Amino acid sequence: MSVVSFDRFSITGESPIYLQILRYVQRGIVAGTIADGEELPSRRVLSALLGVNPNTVQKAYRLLEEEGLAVSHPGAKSYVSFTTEQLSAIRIQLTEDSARRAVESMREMGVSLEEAEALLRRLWKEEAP
Amino acid sequence: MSVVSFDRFSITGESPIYLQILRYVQRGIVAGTIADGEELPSRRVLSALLGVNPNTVQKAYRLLEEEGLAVSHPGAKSYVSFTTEQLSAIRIQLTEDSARRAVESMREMGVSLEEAEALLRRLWKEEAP
DNA sequence: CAAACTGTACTACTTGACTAATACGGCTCC
DNA sequence: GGAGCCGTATTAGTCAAGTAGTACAGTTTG
Repeated sequence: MSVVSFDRFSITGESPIYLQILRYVQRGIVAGTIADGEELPSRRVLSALLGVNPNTVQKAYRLLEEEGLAVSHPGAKSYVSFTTEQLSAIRIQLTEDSARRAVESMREMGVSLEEAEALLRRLWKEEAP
Repeated sequence: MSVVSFDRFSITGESPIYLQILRYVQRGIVAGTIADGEELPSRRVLSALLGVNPNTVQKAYRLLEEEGLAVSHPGAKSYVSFTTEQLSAIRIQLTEDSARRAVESMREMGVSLEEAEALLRRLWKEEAP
Protein backbone atom coordinates (compact mmCIF):
# COMPACT_ATOMS: atom_id res chain seq x y z
CA MET A 1 0.00 0.00 0.00
CA SER A 2 1.22 3.47 -0.86
CA VAL A 3 2.38 6.06 1.59
CA VAL A 4 0.40 9.22 2.30
CA SER A 5 2.05 12.05 0.38
CA PHE A 6 2.72 15.39 1.99
CA ASP A 7 4.00 16.99 -1.19
CA ARG A 8 1.11 19.42 -1.29
CA PHE A 9 1.49 20.34 2.34
CA SER A 10 3.15 23.51 3.57
CA ILE A 11 3.28 25.21 6.93
CA THR A 12 1.55 28.57 6.97
CA GLY A 13 2.07 29.76 10.55
CA GLU A 14 -1.57 30.83 10.79
CA SER A 15 -2.41 27.99 13.14
CA PRO A 16 -0.48 25.39 15.17
CA ILE A 17 1.55 23.05 12.99
CA TYR A 18 0.07 19.91 14.51
CA LEU A 19 -3.42 21.16 13.64
CA GLN A 20 -2.37 21.88 10.07
CA ILE A 21 -1.10 18.33 9.75
CA LEU A 22 -4.29 16.96 11.27
CA ARG A 23 -6.52 18.95 8.93
CA TYR A 24 -4.42 18.00 5.92
CA VAL A 25 -5.07 14.33 6.56
CA GLN A 26 -8.74 14.89 7.36
CA ARG A 27 -9.20 16.87 4.20
CA GLY A 28 -7.39 14.22 2.18
CA ILE A 29 -9.60 11.48 3.59
CA VAL A 30 -12.82 13.32 2.80
CA ALA A 31 -11.54 14.40 -0.62
CA GLY A 32 -10.61 10.81 -1.45
CA THR A 33 -6.91 11.48 -2.02
CA ILE A 34 -6.05 9.48 1.09
CA ALA A 35 -7.39 5.95 1.15
CA ASP A 36 -8.11 3.55 3.96
CA GLY A 37 -5.09 1.42 4.82
CA GLU A 38 -2.54 3.84 3.43
CA GLU A 39 0.72 4.06 5.31
CA LEU A 40 1.57 7.24 7.18
CA PRO A 41 5.12 8.61 7.06
CA SER A 42 6.96 7.93 10.26
CA ARG A 43 7.10 10.73 12.83
CA ARG A 44 10.80 11.21 12.18
CA VAL A 45 10.57 11.18 8.41
CA LEU A 46 7.71 13.65 8.24
CA SER A 47 9.24 15.90 10.89
CA ALA A 48 12.50 16.01 8.93
CA LEU A 49 10.56 16.77 5.76
CA LEU A 50 8.68 19.62 7.39
CA GLY A 51 11.60 20.85 9.44
CA VAL A 52 9.82 20.50 12.77
CA ASN A 53 10.19 18.39 15.87
CA PRO A 54 9.00 14.76 15.76
CA ASN A 55 6.76 15.45 18.73
CA THR A 56 4.83 17.99 16.71
CA VAL A 57 3.99 15.28 14.19
CA GLN A 58 3.33 12.88 17.02
CA LYS A 59 0.71 15.23 18.42
CA ALA A 60 -1.12 15.32 15.09
CA TYR A 61 -0.94 11.53 14.71
CA ARG A 62 -2.18 10.99 18.25
CA LEU A 63 -5.22 13.16 17.53
CA LEU A 64 -5.83 11.21 14.34
CA GLU A 65 -5.78 7.99 16.34
CA GLU A 66 -8.10 9.44 18.98
CA GLU A 67 -10.56 10.22 16.19
CA GLY A 68 -10.28 6.67 14.91
CA LEU A 69 -8.74 7.77 11.62
CA ALA A 70 -5.36 6.07 12.14
CA VAL A 71 -3.87 3.13 13.99
CA SER A 72 -0.46 3.05 15.64
CA HIS A 73 1.45 0.37 17.50
CA PRO A 74 4.77 0.77 19.31
CA GLY A 75 7.64 -0.02 16.97
CA ALA A 76 5.41 -0.57 13.97
CA LYS A 77 4.36 1.73 11.17
CA SER A 78 1.18 3.79 11.39
CA TYR A 79 -1.68 3.49 8.95
CA VAL A 80 -4.74 5.44 7.97
CA SER A 81 -7.82 3.52 9.04
CA PHE A 82 -11.42 4.51 8.72
CA THR A 83 -14.79 3.05 7.81
CA THR A 84 -17.34 4.37 5.38
CA GLU A 85 -19.53 5.21 8.34
CA GLN A 86 -16.77 7.36 9.75
CA LEU A 87 -16.28 9.08 6.42
CA SER A 88 -19.83 10.32 6.21
CA ALA A 89 -19.74 11.14 9.88
CA ILE A 90 -16.68 13.31 9.35
CA ARG A 91 -18.24 14.97 6.36
CA ILE A 92 -21.34 15.84 8.30
CA GLN A 93 -19.42 16.74 11.39
CA LEU A 94 -17.10 19.11 9.58
CA THR A 95 -19.63 20.81 7.32
CA GLU A 96 -23.33 20.67 7.95
CA ASP A 97 -23.10 20.32 11.69
CA SER A 98 -20.98 23.40 12.21
CA ALA A 99 -23.04 25.29 9.66
CA ARG A 100 -26.22 24.34 11.50
CA ARG A 101 -24.86 25.65 14.77
CA ALA A 102 -23.86 28.90 13.12
CA VAL A 103 -27.29 29.31 11.57
CA GLU A 104 -28.99 28.59 14.87
CA SER A 105 -26.80 31.11 16.65
CA MET A 106 -27.47 33.79 14.07
CA ARG A 107 -31.21 33.28 14.14
CA GLU A 108 -31.23 33.59 17.91
CA MET A 109 -29.45 36.90 17.59
CA GLY A 110 -31.98 38.15 15.12
CA VAL A 111 -29.59 38.23 12.18
CA SER A 112 -31.38 38.32 8.85
CA LEU A 113 -30.65 35.93 6.00
CA GLU A 114 -29.22 38.79 3.98
CA GLU A 115 -26.86 39.70 6.80
CA ALA A 116 -25.88 36.06 7.18
CA GLU A 117 -25.07 35.81 3.48
CA ALA A 118 -22.98 38.98 3.67
CA LEU A 119 -21.14 37.59 6.67
CA LEU A 120 -20.54 34.30 4.87
CA ARG A 121 -19.00 36.02 1.86
CA ARG A 122 -16.85 38.24 4.03
CA LEU A 123 -15.50 35.35 6.13
CA TRP A 124 -14.98 33.31 3.00
CA LYS A 125 -12.81 36.05 1.59
CA GLU A 126 -10.92 36.52 4.84
CA GLU A 127 -10.00 32.86 5.15
CA ALA A 128 -8.81 32.65 1.59
CA PRO A 129 -5.17 31.53 1.16
CA MET B 1 -29.31 58.65 33.17
CA SER B 2 -29.17 55.31 34.94
CA VAL B 3 -26.05 53.20 35.41
CA VAL B 4 -25.54 49.91 33.59
CA SER B 5 -26.34 47.13 36.04
CA PHE B 6 -24.07 44.11 36.37
CA ASP B 7 -26.35 42.32 38.81
CA ARG B 8 -27.00 39.54 36.33
CA PHE B 9 -23.36 39.12 35.50
CA SER B 10 -21.13 36.36 36.86
CA ILE B 11 -17.69 35.13 35.93
CA THR B 12 -17.64 31.60 34.57
CA GLY B 13 -13.98 30.94 33.86
CA GLU B 14 -14.82 29.47 30.47
CA SER B 15 -13.35 32.45 28.65
CA PRO B 16 -11.25 35.51 29.54
CA ILE B 17 -12.96 37.80 32.02
CA TYR B 18 -12.54 40.89 29.87
CA LEU B 19 -14.34 39.11 27.02
CA GLN B 20 -17.18 38.07 29.31
CA ILE B 21 -17.62 41.69 30.35
CA LEU B 22 -17.50 42.82 26.73
CA ARG B 23 -20.07 40.27 25.60
CA TYR B 24 -22.34 41.08 28.55
CA VAL B 25 -22.57 44.67 27.45
CA GLN B 26 -22.90 43.73 23.79
CA ARG B 27 -25.75 41.32 24.53
CA GLY B 28 -27.37 43.90 26.77
CA ILE B 29 -27.32 46.42 23.96
CA VAL B 30 -28.74 43.96 21.46
CA ALA B 31 -31.40 42.79 23.92
CA GLY B 32 -32.36 46.38 24.68
CA THR B 33 -31.64 46.16 28.41
CA ILE B 34 -28.77 48.61 27.99
CA ALA B 35 -29.69 51.91 26.38
CA ASP B 36 -27.68 54.51 24.53
CA GLY B 37 -26.25 57.12 26.88
CA GLU B 38 -26.32 54.95 29.98
CA GLU B 39 -23.48 55.41 32.43
CA LEU B 40 -20.93 52.65 32.86
CA PRO B 41 -19.65 51.74 36.32
CA SER B 42 -16.15 53.05 36.87
CA ARG B 43 -13.25 50.65 36.34
CA ARG B 44 -12.55 50.56 40.05
CA VAL B 45 -16.13 50.08 41.16
CA LEU B 46 -16.85 47.27 38.73
CA SER B 47 -13.51 45.57 39.39
CA ALA B 48 -14.21 45.62 43.12
CA LEU B 49 -17.68 44.25 42.50
CA LEU B 50 -16.35 41.42 40.38
CA GLY B 51 -13.25 40.81 42.46
CA VAL B 52 -10.82 41.35 39.60
CA ASN B 53 -8.17 43.89 38.73
CA PRO B 54 -9.23 47.29 37.38
CA ASN B 55 -7.11 46.69 34.32
CA THR B 56 -9.23 43.68 33.42
CA VAL B 57 -12.29 45.92 33.32
CA GLN B 58 -10.26 48.56 31.53
CA LYS B 59 -9.44 46.07 28.79
CA ALA B 60 -13.13 45.35 28.25
CA TYR B 61 -14.04 49.03 28.28
CA ARG B 62 -11.23 49.85 25.87
CA LEU B 63 -12.54 47.26 23.43
CA LEU B 64 -16.02 48.69 23.83
CA GLU B 65 -14.66 52.10 22.95
CA GLU B 66 -12.72 50.73 19.98
CA GLU B 67 -15.98 49.27 18.70
CA GLY B 68 -17.66 52.62 19.15
CA LEU B 69 -20.03 51.29 21.81
CA ALA B 70 -18.74 53.49 24.62
CA VAL B 71 -17.03 56.82 25.14
CA SER B 72 -14.38 57.56 27.74
CA HIS B 73 -12.44 60.67 28.67
CA PRO B 74 -9.60 60.95 31.18
CA GLY B 75 -10.97 61.83 34.58
CA ALA B 76 -14.60 61.69 33.49
CA LYS B 77 -17.18 58.94 33.63
CA SER B 78 -17.72 56.51 30.78
CA TYR B 79 -20.95 56.12 28.91
CA VAL B 80 -22.56 53.65 26.56
CA SER B 81 -22.86 55.16 23.12
CA PHE B 82 -24.03 53.50 19.95
CA THR B 83 -26.02 54.14 16.82
CA THR B 84 -28.76 52.05 15.28
CA GLU B 85 -26.41 51.10 12.48
CA GLN B 86 -24.10 49.48 14.98
CA LEU B 87 -26.80 47.17 16.29
CA SER B 88 -26.76 44.90 13.28
CA ALA B 89 -22.98 44.94 13.29
CA ILE B 90 -22.96 43.73 16.90
CA ARG B 91 -25.41 40.96 16.17
CA ILE B 92 -23.22 39.76 13.35
CA GLN B 93 -20.08 39.92 15.42
CA LEU B 94 -21.64 37.99 18.30
CA THR B 95 -22.27 35.09 15.97
CA GLU B 96 -19.10 35.49 13.97
CA ASP B 97 -17.19 32.88 15.97
CA SER B 98 -19.53 30.04 15.10
CA ALA B 99 -19.84 31.33 11.55
CA ARG B 100 -16.06 31.43 11.19
CA ARG B 101 -15.76 27.83 12.32
CA ALA B 102 -18.39 26.80 9.82
CA VAL B 103 -16.64 28.62 7.01
CA GLU B 104 -13.31 27.13 7.96
CA SER B 105 -14.75 23.63 7.96
CA MET B 106 -16.46 24.02 4.63
CA ARG B 107 -13.35 25.40 3.01
CA GLU B 108 -11.37 22.44 4.25
CA MET B 109 -13.88 20.07 2.79
CA GLY B 110 -13.55 21.68 -0.59
CA VAL B 111 -17.01 23.24 -0.54
CA SER B 112 -17.36 26.16 -2.93
CA LEU B 113 -18.77 29.52 -1.93
CA GLU B 114 -21.83 28.89 -4.07
CA GLU B 115 -22.46 25.55 -2.38
CA ALA B 116 -21.97 27.18 0.99
CA GLU B 117 -24.55 29.83 0.18
CA ALA B 118 -26.99 27.15 -0.93
CA LEU B 119 -26.40 25.24 2.28
CA LEU B 120 -26.91 28.38 4.30
CA ARG B 121 -30.24 29.12 2.66
CA ARG B 122 -31.39 25.49 3.07
CA LEU B 123 -30.49 25.36 6.76
CA TRP B 124 -32.08 28.77 7.23
CA LYS B 125 -35.39 27.50 5.91
CA GLU B 126 -35.17 24.25 7.89
CA GLU B 127 -34.77 26.12 11.14
CA ALA B 128 -37.60 28.48 10.34
CA PRO B 129 -40.50 28.46 12.83
C1' DC C 1 20.57 -12.00 16.15
C1' DA C 2 21.55 -7.20 15.18
C1' DA C 3 21.15 -2.97 12.98
C1' DA C 4 17.93 0.35 11.83
C1' DC C 5 13.99 1.55 11.88
C1' DT C 6 9.45 2.40 14.48
C1' DG C 7 6.06 4.57 18.28
C1' DT C 8 5.99 6.59 22.83
C1' DA C 9 7.03 9.01 27.28
C1' DC C 10 9.22 12.55 29.80
C1' DT C 11 11.20 16.95 30.51
C1' DA C 12 12.35 21.61 29.23
C1' DC C 13 12.24 25.89 26.74
C1' DT C 14 9.77 29.75 24.41
C1' DT C 15 6.11 32.61 23.62
C1' DG C 16 1.91 34.96 24.03
C1' DA C 17 -2.47 35.77 26.46
C1' DC C 18 -4.35 37.12 30.65
C1' DT C 19 -4.32 39.32 34.90
C1' DA C 20 -2.36 42.04 38.58
C1' DA C 21 0.22 45.90 40.95
C1' DT C 22 1.31 50.48 40.88
C1' DA C 23 1.73 55.22 39.58
C1' DC C 24 0.42 59.37 37.08
C1' DG C 25 -2.50 63.12 35.59
C1' DG C 26 -7.36 64.98 34.74
C1' DC C 27 -12.24 66.02 36.21
C1' DT C 28 -15.76 67.34 39.76
C1' DC C 29 -17.89 69.12 43.47
C1' DC C 30 -18.25 70.88 48.07
C1' DG D 1 -8.41 74.63 46.09
C1' DG D 2 -8.15 70.10 47.78
C1' DA D 3 -10.12 65.63 48.61
C1' DG D 4 -11.84 62.00 46.13
C1' DC D 5 -13.27 60.37 42.42
C1' DC D 6 -12.17 59.28 37.35
C1' DG D 7 -9.45 57.19 32.99
C1' DT D 8 -4.92 55.74 31.47
C1' DA D 9 -0.05 54.08 31.03
C1' DT D 10 3.66 51.15 32.49
C1' DT D 11 5.58 47.21 34.40
C1' DA D 12 5.54 42.64 36.22
C1' DG D 13 3.80 38.08 37.40
C1' DT D 14 1.15 33.79 36.10
C1' DC D 15 -0.19 30.24 33.31
C1' DA D 16 -1.08 27.31 29.33
C1' DA D 17 -0.12 26.19 24.52
C1' DG D 18 3.16 24.98 21.28
C1' DT D 19 7.40 23.17 20.15
C1' DA D 20 11.89 21.06 20.96
C1' DG D 21 15.42 17.81 23.02
C1' DT D 22 16.27 13.40 24.65
C1' DA D 23 15.73 8.71 26.08
C1' DC D 24 13.44 4.23 26.14
C1' DA D 25 11.17 0.14 24.30
C1' DG D 26 9.10 -2.55 20.52
C1' DT D 27 9.15 -4.12 15.50
C1' DT D 28 10.92 -5.06 11.18
C1' DT D 29 14.25 -6.72 8.06
C1' DG D 30 18.53 -8.33 6.33
